[in-house]
Amino acid sequence: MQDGNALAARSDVGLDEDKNSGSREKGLNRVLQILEFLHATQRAIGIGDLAKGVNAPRSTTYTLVRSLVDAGLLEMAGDGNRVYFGKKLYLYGMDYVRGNDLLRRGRQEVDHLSRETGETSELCMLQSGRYTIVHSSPGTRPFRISSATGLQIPLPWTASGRLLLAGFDRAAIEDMVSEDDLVLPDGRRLRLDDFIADIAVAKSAGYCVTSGLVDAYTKCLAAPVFSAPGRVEATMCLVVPIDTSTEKTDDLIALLRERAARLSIAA
Amino acid sequence: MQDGNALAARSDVGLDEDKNSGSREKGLNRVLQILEFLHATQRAIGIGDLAKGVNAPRSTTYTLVRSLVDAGLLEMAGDGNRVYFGKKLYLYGMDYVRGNDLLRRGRQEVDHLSRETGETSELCMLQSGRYTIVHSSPGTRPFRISSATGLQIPLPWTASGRLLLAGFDRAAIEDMVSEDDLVLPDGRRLRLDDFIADIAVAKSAGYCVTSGLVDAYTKCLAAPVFSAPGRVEATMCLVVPIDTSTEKTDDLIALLRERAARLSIAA
DNA sequence: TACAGCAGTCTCTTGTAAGGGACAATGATG
DNA sequence: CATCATTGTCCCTTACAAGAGACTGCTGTA
Repeated sequence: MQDGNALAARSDVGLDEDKNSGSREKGLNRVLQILEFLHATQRAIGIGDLAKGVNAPRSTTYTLVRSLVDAGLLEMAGDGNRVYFGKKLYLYGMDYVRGNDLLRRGRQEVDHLSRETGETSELCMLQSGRYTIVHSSPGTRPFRISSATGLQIPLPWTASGRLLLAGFDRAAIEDMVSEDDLVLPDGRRLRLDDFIADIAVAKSAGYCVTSGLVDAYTKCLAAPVFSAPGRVEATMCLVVPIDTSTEKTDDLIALLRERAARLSIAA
Repeated sequence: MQDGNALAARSDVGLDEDKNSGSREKGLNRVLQILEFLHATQRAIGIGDLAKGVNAPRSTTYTLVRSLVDAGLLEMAGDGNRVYFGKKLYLYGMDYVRGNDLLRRGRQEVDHLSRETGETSELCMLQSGRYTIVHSSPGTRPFRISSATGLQIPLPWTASGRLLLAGFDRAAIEDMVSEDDLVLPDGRRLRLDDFIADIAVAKSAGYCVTSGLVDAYTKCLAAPVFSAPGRVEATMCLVVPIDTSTEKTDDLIALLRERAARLSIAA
């Protein structure tokens, strides 16, 4: 959260936030906010602070947290009055992986690819209208960002984003992309029309490369993984230094496309 | 569920079940039951069946499922009208792993151990008063049970169960162990006093071996992982053929204890 | 010693979500 | 074609959970 990571700063709680706050809120929604908040903070947190964080009444928060802890979705962390995710969530998560061929094989492929190329490799998916790094494998290069899994980044910032939106019409895209999303980390502003044009290009090319979008030092290469003809279910991508030679880049793209295609077949 | 696995048959939905059913139920509880039910069935399921499964009113179930799908905790599966766990749960699960040294290192150690010995190896923990296989790695032997992760087995059936209960007094143990739990899969009935005696023995020995408890063909070797002196946080265990020689068994136990101890130190 | 702040529990009220049940739309089955 | 089963949506009622707030320990600090 406060680790000075420009990306993390963007991963605020989605869920329409408090809107006008005031009114009574359904317990389930509160719970969803709590989970999302914990995901954003990435550490155990006191119940009081949690209540502030999702701005829910303290009494309500205590009740909900108790339920969740009893159910094992949350656990009281070490010192005793902080909570974080619990074992049950881990188990459910593993169930998800088990039931999801694409994810299971995608994780392997990504791990393999990063070992093979030495570059950071990622599996990305659209998660309720937002771009999410579902699995990432660091690569040997002395680079930052260890475990960005679960990180959500505005779609226009990424090569994968352009591929993931290939199947959607203009209205749907406008719906998913907020004004803020079009402002790059360095302050530059993307025009929506340009972005939509990029998407069309990426779609017909079957891959996408972006340079210096999220930061000035990296290029992002991405290839689509199809769940059905025309339906982009995920992307695999490689993050490489921006000064990587054209030849090497082309080689990597070819490799990436081959691997992404291999993932597509039986998904 | 219906795969004829004696163990799976026992993994019914805990949550006090329907009790007298009748009354109005809190939405959150319904959700917890839904998740637990999906975990038990291990496959996507239609909303109607889901409603029956947790015996909740259909209308309520539709509403809740919609919320959960919107939040990404559940996803509509392939054909369109079935639901299963969603990406969000996977992400939360990974957050849990990341925040949990013991689990992270334990998984590695288990994978390593099973590769090294060729035997099935597991990491087990107490999960809200029940024994749970948190991670398992198959081993090379031509054996059944692929991914038993998340499986819950009655404590008295296992070597690990005896170790995990080392820190608890008689009342607490009675509380966690139901009458049914004392009946082994082959129909034999364990006496509670014997079980409690076993626990004391396992505690002072620092390991535990059980033969032919869950099935007639395997031995289960387990060693405790401590989170604090005297506090058993998890166990590592090996599942080996029941006719494994005494020498080999002793070797494996020594290895297991060493690895479990290594996990303990910084947890 | 007094004061401020936080953790955790409890009670009471009222807004609202759970649930019953009706409805239309589909798909099986004889 | 008639019949039965299922899916998905909608509306209305009332049982009950969310929330406000009081209260009791603690712990630190001035």
